[in-house]
Amino acid sequence: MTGDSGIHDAATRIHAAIRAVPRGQVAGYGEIARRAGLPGRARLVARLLSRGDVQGLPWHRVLRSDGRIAFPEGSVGHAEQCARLRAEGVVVERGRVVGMARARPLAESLDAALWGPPGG
DNA sequence: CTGATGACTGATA
DNA sequence: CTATCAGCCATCA
Repeated sequence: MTGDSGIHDAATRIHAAIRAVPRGQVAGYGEIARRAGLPGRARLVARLLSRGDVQGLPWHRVLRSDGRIAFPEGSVGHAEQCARLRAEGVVVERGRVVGMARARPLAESLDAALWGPPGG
């Protein structure tokens, strides 16, 4: 397939990944990028949303890795996303979405990794 | 090509 | 918890 790119454009995959998020559910930029098959392209996802190339996209379901809204508090986008999330039954506290789990950080010290968890 | 910017992420202090 | 630094990727001047 020469004319056809064989694989859809990254934007299309990201677009599908965002649309794949069910109502009342949220996902992170890295999560969307990963689902789209583009690990490490979290910034690309954010860039697409900022462009607004596509309509009907549940961009409000896309949050940062911390589960926080990408927009700064007090911004129009922040209020918009917060309102849309609450409209879907999502709980938002202090600009942060409740129910958003995050990966655990690595051992800050080698000793901690060697000694492992206490009591074990 | 170089430098700066951004709806990002993870680690460190 | 907040603040700061470094890394990575894509686009624009």
